[in-house]
Amino acid sequence: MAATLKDVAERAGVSRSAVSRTFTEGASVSAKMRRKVEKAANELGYSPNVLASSLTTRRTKLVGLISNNFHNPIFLEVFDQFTQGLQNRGLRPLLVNLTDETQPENSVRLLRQYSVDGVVVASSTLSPEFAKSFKDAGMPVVHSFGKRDLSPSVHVVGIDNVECGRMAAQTLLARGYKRVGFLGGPQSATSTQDRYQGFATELARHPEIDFRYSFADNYSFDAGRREMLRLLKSDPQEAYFCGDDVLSIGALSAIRDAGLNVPQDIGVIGLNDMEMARWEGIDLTTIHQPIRQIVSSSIELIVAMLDEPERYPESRLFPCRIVERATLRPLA
Amino acid sequence: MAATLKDVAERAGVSRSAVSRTFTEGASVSAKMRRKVEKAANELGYSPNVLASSLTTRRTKLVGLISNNFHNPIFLEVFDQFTQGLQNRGLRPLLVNLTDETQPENSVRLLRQYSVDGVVVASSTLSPEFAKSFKDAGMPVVHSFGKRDLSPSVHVVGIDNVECGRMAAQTLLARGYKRVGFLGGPQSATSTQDRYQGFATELARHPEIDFRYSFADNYSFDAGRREMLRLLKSDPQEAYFCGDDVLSIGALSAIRDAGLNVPQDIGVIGLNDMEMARWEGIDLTTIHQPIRQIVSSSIELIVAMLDEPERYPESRLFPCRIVERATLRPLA
DNA sequence: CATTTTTTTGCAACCGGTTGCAAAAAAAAT
DNA sequence: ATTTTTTTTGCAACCGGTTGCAAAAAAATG
Repeated sequence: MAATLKDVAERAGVSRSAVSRTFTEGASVSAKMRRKVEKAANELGYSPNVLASSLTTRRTKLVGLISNNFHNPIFLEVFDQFTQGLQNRGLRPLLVNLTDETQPENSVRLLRQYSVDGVVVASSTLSPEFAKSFKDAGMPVVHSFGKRDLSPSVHVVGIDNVECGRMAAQTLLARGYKRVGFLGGPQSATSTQDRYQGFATELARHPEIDFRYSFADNYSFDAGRREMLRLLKSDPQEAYFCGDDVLSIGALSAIRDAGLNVPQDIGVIGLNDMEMARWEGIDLTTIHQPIRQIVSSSIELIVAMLDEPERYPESRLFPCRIVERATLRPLA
Repeated sequence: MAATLKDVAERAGVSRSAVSRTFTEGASVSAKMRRKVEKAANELGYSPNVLASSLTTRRTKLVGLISNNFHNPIFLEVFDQFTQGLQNRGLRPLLVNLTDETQPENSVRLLRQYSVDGVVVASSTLSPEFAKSFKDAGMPVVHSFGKRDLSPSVHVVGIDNVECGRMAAQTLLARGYKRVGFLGGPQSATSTQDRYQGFATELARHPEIDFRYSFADNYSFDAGRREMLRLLKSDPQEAYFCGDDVLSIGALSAIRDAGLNVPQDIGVIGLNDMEMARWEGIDLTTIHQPIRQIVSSSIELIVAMLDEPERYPESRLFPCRIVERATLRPLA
């Protein structure tokens, strides 16, 4: 069907290597030869088969993009950034949807079968060990939105969730809340664990504060709403740090539904600063997670590892900041 | 690095073809041979290289998934469905983000270089010609969410947007609205054009109705909000059919911000019935688009085309239905 | 112009698989 | 036990490219 190297070579009356060289960056070809070959190639509509060449070059320019977050709108932004960023560097994302699968074996085998050049694990809920298993199988890995780790076994790019928890606690304390709650994401998620830990640790320094916590089933509107409805049944706290923005929005919905006012009756602070947080009618006070930086840094890392596979694993953590909107009462 | 066919063959003391055959469905291998080979393969952690085999089998099991909708939350659902559906059939999605690129040339070349087995164009804004160019390059194509076409040149799976426009008009008329508006998506999108056409055609049968229309820049919250703010400045209509749900939600935000009530002062009807439409605080009356069916039907089609590339192009249109919520006044 | 150096080109082997074909082995029939 | 039929196996060529090496051509040098 499609024209091959051989077709072009015959048409141009040159050797196959000559054709190959014209399409290889930095190979030795004379101007005359290049003209001849390009002419023939154009006439035949030839473009080289990346997969065939990958056999010898050992580069497929494929990057596995693994995620299990197909229900949190923030991840549409993440996918957008990743796909664009990878494309801009000539890499192609091979998307793997991990929904309800937490074991890496299948994905590892799959991505090996396609000899991907690298793997990006984009998830705040998967464990470091999950990411590690790609490394063990010999693939460069970056874990984006992964767990903070002082000496990580694979590259981690993200935020310090413990620190974010601490920030949330301080923010609530500064606003004079005495009875506060943590409405976390799924308890098994590393991000939930870290945020909880930071939040709880900071509050432990203030024994006068009444602190409660509970967890939603997953990072979703419904889960947040459901959990908040439950909390509202029995004397809720004055303010909640919710697992993330979408959870916060669900919680807000429950609060307002119950006829209560935000922030007068209950305060809410989220995490992520997704686009929706800015929407009128939501106007969520939240902790901004620098998605763009995390993604572009992840891409830089994976690209760097293509040339230097044994690069020493580093942890790149980006600072977060409070974005003050309308769901917490103002500073005293 | 990774074990190859040859390694396994040597270890098992058999020919390379024997190894290949044990990993090929339906090939002739004795039980004894299979055992020997599988033992060696396990010991070496061998799994066959799909890309190498694709050279001879002409199957990469890669499917190009092309989209330009990375800002509309509904597409996260779409990607979720597509990736899962493809995976379940042993196919891998190679994601192409078309943001601000409307010419197919690059994507065509790219997907040819990777010899994808098929292409899914998932977009309601791209033209039929766009999808067609993949067919012309010899790849099986399905255009999901594409334009209705009685004799399409490529397979189209989606809804009848003209009919939806008509439904929206009838719904507004039935509720006694006399002054209605169309707040469309980007004017260049085929979905916008069709929805407008159906809406306008139906209204043309009722000359007593005052009908206005305008368009937002894209399918997004901000664009909907911006356009509605503009409309509110000068005597708005009683009800609007908005291009889609996310546009509707933006419009609602503007309306409520202006101190007006929905549906008392202004009614809104959307299209899609995305998850968010159900959220308390939004509770959007809308036209349900059956995403799951569209996606799974698209996948079935692309799979069917793998075996039958010249399959006669068909148009699969799924019926939509009104989902009555709280943003239109009740039936008279 | 002959000689040396540099650049360009083609040959042939290889990347990791598959497959048609014929030989070898096993099973069935006599 | 032979012969015939069927199944299993290996050989070798091929899929669409790349690349080391040496020969050929071109350019530089004397």
